[in-house]
Amino acid sequence: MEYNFREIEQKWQANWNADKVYHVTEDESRPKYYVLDMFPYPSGAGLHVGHPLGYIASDIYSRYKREKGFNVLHPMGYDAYGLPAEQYAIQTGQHPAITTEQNIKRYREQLDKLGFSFDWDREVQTCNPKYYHWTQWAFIKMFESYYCKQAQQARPIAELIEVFELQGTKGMDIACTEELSFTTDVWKAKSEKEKQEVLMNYRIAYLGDTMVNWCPALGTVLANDEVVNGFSERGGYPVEQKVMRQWCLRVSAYAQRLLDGLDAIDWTDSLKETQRNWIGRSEGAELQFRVKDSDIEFTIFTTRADTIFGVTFMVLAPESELVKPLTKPEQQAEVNAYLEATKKKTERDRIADRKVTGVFTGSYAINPVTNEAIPVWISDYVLAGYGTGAIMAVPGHDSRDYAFAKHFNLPIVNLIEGADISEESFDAKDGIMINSGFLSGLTVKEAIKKAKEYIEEKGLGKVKVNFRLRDAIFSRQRYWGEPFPIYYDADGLPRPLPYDKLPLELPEVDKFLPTVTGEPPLGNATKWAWDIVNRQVVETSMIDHKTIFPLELNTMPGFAGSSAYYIRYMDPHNDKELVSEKADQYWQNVDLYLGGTEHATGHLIYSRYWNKFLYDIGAVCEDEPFRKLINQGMIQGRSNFVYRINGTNTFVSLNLKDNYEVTPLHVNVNIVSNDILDIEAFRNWNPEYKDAEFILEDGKYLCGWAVEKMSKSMFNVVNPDDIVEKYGADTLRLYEMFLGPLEQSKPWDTNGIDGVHRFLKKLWNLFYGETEAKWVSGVEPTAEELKSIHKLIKKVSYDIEHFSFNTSVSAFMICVNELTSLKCSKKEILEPLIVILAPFAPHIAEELWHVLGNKTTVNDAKWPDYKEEYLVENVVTYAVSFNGKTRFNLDLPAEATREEVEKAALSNEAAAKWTEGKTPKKIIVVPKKIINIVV
RNA sequence: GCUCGGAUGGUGGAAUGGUAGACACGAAGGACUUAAAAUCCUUUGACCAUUGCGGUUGUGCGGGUUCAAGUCCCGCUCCGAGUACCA
Repeated sequence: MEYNFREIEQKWQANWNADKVYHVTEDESRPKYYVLDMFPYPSGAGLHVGHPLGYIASDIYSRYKREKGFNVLHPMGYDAYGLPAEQYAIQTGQHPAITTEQNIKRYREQLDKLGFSFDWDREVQTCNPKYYHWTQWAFIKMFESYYCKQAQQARPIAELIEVFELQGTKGMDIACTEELSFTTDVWKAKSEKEKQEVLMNYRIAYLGDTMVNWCPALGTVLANDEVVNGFSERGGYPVEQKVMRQWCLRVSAYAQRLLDGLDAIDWTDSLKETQRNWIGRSEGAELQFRVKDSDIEFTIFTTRADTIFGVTFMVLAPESELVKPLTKPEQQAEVNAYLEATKKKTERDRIADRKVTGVFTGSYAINPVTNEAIPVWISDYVLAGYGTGAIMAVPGHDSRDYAFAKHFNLPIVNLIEGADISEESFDAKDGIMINSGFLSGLTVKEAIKKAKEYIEEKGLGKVKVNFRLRDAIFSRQRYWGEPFPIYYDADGLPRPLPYDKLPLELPEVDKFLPTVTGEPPLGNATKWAWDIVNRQVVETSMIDHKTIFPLELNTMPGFAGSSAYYIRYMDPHNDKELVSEKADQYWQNVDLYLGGTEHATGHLIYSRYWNKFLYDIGAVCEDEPFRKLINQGMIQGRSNFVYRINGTNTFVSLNLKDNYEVTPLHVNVNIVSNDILDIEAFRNWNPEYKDAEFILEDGKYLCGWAVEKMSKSMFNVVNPDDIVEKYGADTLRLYEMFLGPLEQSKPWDTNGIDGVHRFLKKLWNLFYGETEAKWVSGVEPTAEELKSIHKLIKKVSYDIEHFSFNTSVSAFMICVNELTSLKCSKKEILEPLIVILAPFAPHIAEELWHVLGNKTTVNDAKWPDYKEEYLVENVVTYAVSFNGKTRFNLDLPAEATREEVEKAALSNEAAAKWTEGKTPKKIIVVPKKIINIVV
């Protein structure tokens, strides 16, 4: 009987589905385990063979944990809001909801073929109102909260209002956009509108005028992590800087907690390091500088307070608010010209040509320590968004300041003994200070400390910790995203919708582009106003009415829906709350999270932030969302090439191509097998090649190959459906794991899949002969057979815990080869083999499990334990080496003592040759079966 | 520039400091077959020997620690990923 994988896989997929074998509920009698995959964005291209890699690994682990007795939550869903569907809608007029639904359907079909153990009853889609209800809910909660730095926690904004009524800002330490200080009386004297504006300074979700990454081609702003080298991540369009009033999330308030939290979670060091860099904590000081002949004062941030005696000029960012007041009339024209020029530069231009540019303001600042007057310049190497947007320049000890000073002929002072600053600055933080007044003679480290103390003592400034992490810009001028549950009242103040009126559903529009007046696409909606009396969405045309107000026209960004989806899986159908206390207490947080590294500074920061906020308001019981995280590597494409002789339609085989002038052309990898071109298929592939001629080697056309990104244009996309059709899902699953270590990127290469397919056939052949079943039960297994299977159980148990799935697959192959040559078809041996294979190849395992007479699903079988006693050998082979070089092998009974081993080693004939009659200096016998004799 | 990875046969890759190259692909030879496919067997790091045993060398380069180093330490070279005027 043959291994008919198509029949087996279809049968069991249908059965599992019908019996809902993967449905899970909270079960207090079993420990929980939560395995999560990063949910996909359903793109129009469908899945290629690289996408399921992580899903296969997580599925193996889920099934393994289940066999180990855990109640495993393993859900799947879709990150369904996003730019591609909207871009497609703009081009074709097709509603993004429709394309998204089609794409999801296609994804589901592809996923279903691979035999995953997802609990589809818990599926979430971020674009579903039942889901984004809770995205909007969390947003309002953030709008109604402030961050108390003393308590290191988010608190209700109502509490802040009470404090302001009682004591103003006195004694408060609140995360804010701008440091404010006022008394009770000042607060009380403010109008409602003014009070709201003050509160906006503190809200965790706030409207702020910020420098944003504006992408004109996409017509929207983008978050920092959505911009790569000055281009949009999606589409690759240029991005420029612009000030806009936008919704923001005060992620920066959580910077320290996001940093500290990393210590307690089990992520790779490199990923933690990436996040640490992104958060960018730096300890330094803020210093006040007075402007000469003026009452203006400004603040700068520095980590090198010790270099205060070497400050020879100051630099402002072009966008700094200080530019205007500090520019002297005689410099005005020059400054204006400079500002114009920098404004035109995109982010990319700034990076591309790092020329030193700048302009003098005409003003001088007074060094608070030396009282020297120093010129204030403007330059775009100072960033408005970091620190205070102004710096003190120390050209002797900062390479950027050095380049600037050299270019504009500004003085350079050396502050460190023996430093050579004639060619470049001395940036290192070591050496002995000179030319530095009271700091001279100290080491740099001592000087930093002393300078900070001095600054605080004299009231010149304060010690300050700065973070690179910025607040997240949360508005997008797009249609296909979550609407903000916000309307604007008569004063133009944003007001949240009542919680009981959520979700606020995305309105229909007739076109997806911005309006003629430049408003976001939601400006096209005819029904997009809020009636505060009847508490409902009404026609936009009714806005003139006193109680009817416009709704927010922006939508939320992609990361809004993906930030807390793992919580929703715990209780996906709850329409009363985000998650019930019971479900939250039971599932807690994600035990194992699998996904790509590309989310290191986006999703994985936002999610942690979002989760910490929810923790603060008591909505969830865990502070960190993902206990352990594994990044699966990317599967790249393996492209094939044919070589066309220039100006002809003749193609020459790989090893002969150097004799001709050729152009390499990508060829569809699906018509190439083991790098040998299927010539007929090639002729039919493209009409252009119908009459192609070939110069062959050994009667074959050999193609060249290269590793590239898997993409349509390289003709190297391999569809999992085709592999499943040809080899079956179990083969695909095993092969993807066999390809190499999970966390490593590697090219897909269909060559080699036969090996694992052959393994499954061999396994099948242990159960079935040519015509009938040949497995037997009730026959005592031999020691060899027991050793083979127990060795396997030990190896696979260890490997799964260490996510080393590739070596597990090898171990299965070895075991099946051994059993085949032992002609072992005994149930007692085969049954545990099936149980541990089930996570990897669930269909064939389920089939054989039932063949052996079991009635329940193999997933509920218990993971077998191995017994050491079967692994012990009667005879141990020692490798005897002299001075570390291996010379011969020695077979001894396993129970031989150390003395017996040594004696046997030395009495051997071969030993005499190497010891040359001398007494060995040392004999080392190690348990690894090595004897080393040192002569 | 900084941070983090990595470098092992023709290829993908195995090796708690203990006989390097498991397992698989590919290749070569053979069995079965009219033939092919499928299946099975043998060989397969390199070099030398080959009538048999065998020998030499070998994990990017140079040092070091150790009885013993692909593995640990120091110094390089190259490749990949992330990040970047962050004061």
